[in-house]
Amino acid sequence: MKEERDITTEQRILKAARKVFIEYGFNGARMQLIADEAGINKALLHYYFRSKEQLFDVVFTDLLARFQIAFFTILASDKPLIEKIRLMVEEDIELLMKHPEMPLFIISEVARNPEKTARRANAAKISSLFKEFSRQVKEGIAEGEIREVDPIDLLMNILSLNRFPFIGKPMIQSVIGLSDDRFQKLMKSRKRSVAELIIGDLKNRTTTGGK
Amino acid sequence: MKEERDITTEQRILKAARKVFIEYGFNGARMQLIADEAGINKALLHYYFRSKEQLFDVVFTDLLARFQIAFFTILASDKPLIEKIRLMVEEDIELLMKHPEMPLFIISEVARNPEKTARRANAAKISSLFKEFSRQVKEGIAEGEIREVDPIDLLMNILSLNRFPFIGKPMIQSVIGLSDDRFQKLMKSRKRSVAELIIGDLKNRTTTGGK
DNA sequence: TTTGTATTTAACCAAACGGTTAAACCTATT
DNA sequence: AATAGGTTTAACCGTTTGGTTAAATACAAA
Repeated sequence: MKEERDITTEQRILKAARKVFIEYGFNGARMQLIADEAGINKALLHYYFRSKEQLFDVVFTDLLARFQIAFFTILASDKPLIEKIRLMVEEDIELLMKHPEMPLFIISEVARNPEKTARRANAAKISSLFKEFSRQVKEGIAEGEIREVDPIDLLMNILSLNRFPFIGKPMIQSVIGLSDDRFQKLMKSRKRSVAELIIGDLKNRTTTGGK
Repeated sequence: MKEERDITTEQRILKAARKVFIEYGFNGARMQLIADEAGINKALLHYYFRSKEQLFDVVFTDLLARFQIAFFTILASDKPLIEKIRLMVEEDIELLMKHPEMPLFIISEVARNPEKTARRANAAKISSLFKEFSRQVKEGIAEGEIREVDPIDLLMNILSLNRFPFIGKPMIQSVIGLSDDRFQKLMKSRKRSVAELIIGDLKNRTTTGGK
């Protein structure tokens, strides 16, 4: 008579925890605030989740799967390289526009405790997904479809252009002044322009200097 | 008989505080740890800096100037556009390679307290430096030197490609496995490749799809 | 040597924190 | 209506935290 009904309370707690952890980070978050946000008492919180760290783990593992593994799954899907890159940009930016605080939250918490992340995110799986992509890139190079490029370098360019704007948003807004509305429009237009920047670089780069 | 000699102690404190704040963030940092790191007692810490927040302010304002204002100063220097962009990439990455933890630290702390940042970093000045750059970009477009582009978009691309790799380093390392040595080499090669990516996009982009 | 001032310390404090306990409260089954 | 088990709460606990205090120490100027 428990398993079925308490979906409500447990999910209210998880939703509240997600909100508070994302806003304040693990160190800044307070169990009392999570309890308030969920409309319950602090002791009940510990009844459902034994400790702050355990609650955080549940919340974080879930978010990691939704935002990291989703990206790497597209990265290893069986689409043609160019189409795939366009998808990796457009779908990722689309998702991040709905959750602009996620990239900074995830990266901060991984940096706070890198050892745990490998276990939590099933790093072995992601690593193998990346190797699959890596193979596809080398294939594209061999066939002359794209220029010579290090797959890690390519991945970094895509992740950088997709995610930095959301990570640096508070910084950029407070320093050069940029309304939320303007930011939103900019991100929308970036879905196309970032894809073209990356693909253009792969298909027809002309050396602009040196060796 | 004070002003002259205590440079030693005060600077030892600042150095220790910098290290601890950067490693743990404001919320994770402990005054006791800063005191230990500086080789002094906690009370002496409060003798020199009345509160944790005040000490943090001194440390953070200084770092903000060194890493943000430096970048925006190059951005508004009186060099030709293309040469300037190359400099903005190469010098920024060069600096970040010596201080890889800085971008994530700065962005996290700005996000934690955006209101304060505007005052701290002299946002008005940076904003005017950016307007100067913005004017130069429009000039380059009018003269047909580069393609049509939103200056904010251009700035975001440069900042993204420069800084995200350092921000996402722990994430990427724990997820796809990437040694510090390999990372270092990658960043070194990016000084050239990122500049070419940006400049190539500005000088000869060919539309790869749609309208 | 004495005096005044800068420097350093150990001991202490109140508040906030994560976490526990034991009892009360529902509510469905018998 | 009695029972049993899931659910909720107020009160409490030990620790850690940022911060204070008052006294000791070093040392230059008188």
